[in-house]
Amino acid sequence: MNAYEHLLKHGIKPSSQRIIIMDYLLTHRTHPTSDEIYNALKVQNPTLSKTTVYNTLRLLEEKGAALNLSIDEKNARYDGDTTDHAHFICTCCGKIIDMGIITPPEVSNEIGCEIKQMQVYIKGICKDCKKTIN
Amino acid sequence: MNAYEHLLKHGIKPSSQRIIIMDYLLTHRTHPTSDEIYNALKVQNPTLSKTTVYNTLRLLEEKGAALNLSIDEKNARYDGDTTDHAHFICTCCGKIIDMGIITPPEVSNEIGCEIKQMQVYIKGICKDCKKTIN
DNA sequence: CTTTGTGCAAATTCTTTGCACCAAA
DNA sequence: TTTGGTGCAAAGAATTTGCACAAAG
Repeated sequence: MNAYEHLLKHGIKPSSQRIIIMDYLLTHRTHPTSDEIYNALKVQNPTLSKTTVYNTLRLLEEKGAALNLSIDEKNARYDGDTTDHAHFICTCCGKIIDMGIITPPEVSNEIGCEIKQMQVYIKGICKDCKKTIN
Repeated sequence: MNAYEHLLKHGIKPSSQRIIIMDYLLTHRTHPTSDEIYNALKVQNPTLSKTTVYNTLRLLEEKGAALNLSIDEKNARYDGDTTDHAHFICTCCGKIIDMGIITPPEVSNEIGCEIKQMQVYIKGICKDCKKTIN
């Protein structure tokens, strides 16, 4: 599915800016920050503003078209892949890696909260950094 | 275990500032922000500085004496309870609630990362907010 | 003494806001 | 012509940094 259809599916009016941002997320599974998205897109779209990037990312998150990851404490990161998966961050190099979920966590929700979304964040050292250290 | 012993156990030199901050985290299971900790403590400790709060919280995190939660995208939140549990945040009122983990998530780590820590963040609507809405 | 910790102020960074202009329905 | 989207500049908020002084061993 392309970015245009993806937006429509989530009830988002597809402006040209929204399309290129959604497209960027769908084609770059790098968990980019708003700044990375902005810098990458402004090359071909010099009039694009950072405000629009922020506005759009918030909209995508609200409508469920993208995931806002808070695993990196410095910046918000976005993921166009909204299927169930965990995220690993290397505390050494900062790289974020997708990990499949074999068994989802089961939590005790005695208090009766309505659960909308669950995210699994994993911290550790990636293979590359482990090699470098040793 | 008191704050002093808790610091020693994690290899942290217990200055008076570190003790009161650690003590605050052990006695207030409210997942406070650095600002909340600073404001609460400066009443009895007027010379305490925010820099020291930030320095200390980073140290506690690095040494494993406290958990840095990034579930709230606006501020870092800290938890003196480092035992395995999940965190629920109400997207309506912002309240953070502890949830016990019945079954921890199992992830596929084909790439061979060294996992140090795993956090489960849950977003949704708490019981109180559900009542208010309906 | 020498090292480590603290605290003030300034700087930095990420994000949001106010507002004017533009575009689509 | 009314509504919603975009973009600039300014504001705001959280955190970090530089540096001098204080404390501890």
